Amino acid sequence: MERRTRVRFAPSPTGPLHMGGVRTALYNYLYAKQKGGDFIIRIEDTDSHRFVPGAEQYIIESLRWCGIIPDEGVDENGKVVEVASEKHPHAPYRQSQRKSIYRQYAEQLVNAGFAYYAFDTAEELTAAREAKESVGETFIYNHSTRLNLRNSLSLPETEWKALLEQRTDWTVRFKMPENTVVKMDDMIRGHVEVNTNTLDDKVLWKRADELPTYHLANIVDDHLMEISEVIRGEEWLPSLPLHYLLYQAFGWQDTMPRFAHLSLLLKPVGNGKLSKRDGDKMGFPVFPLQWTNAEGETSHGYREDGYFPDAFVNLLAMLGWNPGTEQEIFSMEELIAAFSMDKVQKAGAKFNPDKAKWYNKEYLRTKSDDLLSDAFMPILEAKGVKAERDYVKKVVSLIKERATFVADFWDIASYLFVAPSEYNEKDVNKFWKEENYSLAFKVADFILAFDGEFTKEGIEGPLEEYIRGNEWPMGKVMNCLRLALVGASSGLGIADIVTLIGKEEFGRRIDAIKARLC
RNA sequence: GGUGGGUUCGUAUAACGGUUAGUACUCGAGAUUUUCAUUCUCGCAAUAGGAGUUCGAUUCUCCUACCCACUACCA
Repeated sequence: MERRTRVRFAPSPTGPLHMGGVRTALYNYLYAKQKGGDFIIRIEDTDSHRFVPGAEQYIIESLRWCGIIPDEGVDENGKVVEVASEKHPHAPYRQSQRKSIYRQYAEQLVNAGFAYYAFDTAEELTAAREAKESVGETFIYNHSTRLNLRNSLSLPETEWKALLEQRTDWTVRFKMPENTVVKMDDMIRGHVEVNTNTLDDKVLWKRADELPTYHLANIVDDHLMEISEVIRGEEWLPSLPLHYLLYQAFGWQDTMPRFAHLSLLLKPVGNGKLSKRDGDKMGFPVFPLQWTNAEGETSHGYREDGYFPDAFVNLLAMLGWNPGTEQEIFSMEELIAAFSMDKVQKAGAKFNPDKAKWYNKEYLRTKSDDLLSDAFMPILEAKGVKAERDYVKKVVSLIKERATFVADFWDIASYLFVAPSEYNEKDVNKFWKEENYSLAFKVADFILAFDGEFTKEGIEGPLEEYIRGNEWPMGKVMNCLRLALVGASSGLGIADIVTLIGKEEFGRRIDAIKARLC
């Protein structure tokens, strides 16, 4: 029986989405789209204490920027769907708004003997933990300790029922079976086994805020939303046995999703997972979009730093997955076609900022001159430069393969808009000698007097013939002109520059350098 | 500490028992170019360590080391 592929990305709105989170969403999306299935977004906001305003919107906007568009859970306006409809049959997609449905499932588990009520206070549990730790042991809330704690298993029925009525701080805990080996399969890691003796009786539901914990909400919602594969971060692997057991306890093992646990993204140097700090320190973003936190601290975003979304998606996809071929550049469509779970790497991937830049550079040169001009125009305006769009387009077409970001354009090509204000000292020392610039001025006169077609193609040949014909040193002469035009011995070909800026401006720059350096 | 996961050039990865261990990024050298950039060519550089299985191990098993995650009424 073929089951429709339905996967979900289930972020917790506790802050901006990390690039590792975007990768998890991307792999979910690629998997779903390849199978012709659904990609669903669900907001897991069952921890009211860690809620961060704006985080939810940030997450959705980030995915949208990447071209990761959910089929279900978020509407066309980028809002999380709250009311069920044909397209979004499982609404609401925010767990805080699904509050009412979890309690019955928690109770179902208690009635069936898979869970129980616990009345221990936070202080009591902390004390129990510390007592164990002080003798070098680990406290585990499970079969070995639960009968000494305060719960519906250890207390007389009349007593715990009274407590259930009086107190508002009890929880429902899963009754972890004793000495049972849970056998699990992971699409990436293969077979995994864990003995339940090392696991504890996890809290499933909290009376205090009438909310489930992650484990309960997650299993219930995945079941209700008919999720076929759960693709999530490696940090969830340790709780996979609990999730298996929960599916069994509910009697849902036949429709239990398959699981894939993705390795984490690691910091570029040293040990540990990639964090906000690394980005700040090494000057690369760890977030898709810029984010300002409550304290007013702003973190860089790939979007604001000038990365193209398709480049970002591409580099993210290649971090922990490979196509098995030597192809490195993939569009979203190609990724969807090529993606496969068994090519996903088991080990964590160290993020390499250099490679990230390389990707952007590769994408930049494939972008149209129109698109790049659109991006460059505002920068020019900010520099106080007024330029015709057609002119900018011409410039962009000539310089785009020299840049990694659009923001590099100004540094690379400012001389095509404004005259150099200074002359690079090293280059001056190297080239600005009388025997060179005296010849360069003659070449300048030749250019000024040139009456053929004043285009790169028109003047390039005659210019070269003129210099070679006179047997003048091409490099030295050209670099003196370049010094005058660019201010340094770098940049486009002289023919490109003069035809771009025009004879008049060319003459002015020659006069300027004469005045300054002769 | 306990449990689980992981380990191929600096980095991302290929080679799913037999290759001179391949590719890309970075870095270095050279060529091309009127300079710079581009482009091209070449180069540097790895199977964590130790046992075992095998005619043969990067690949399978075990041990050690190291790294990561989890160990909350957080997700």
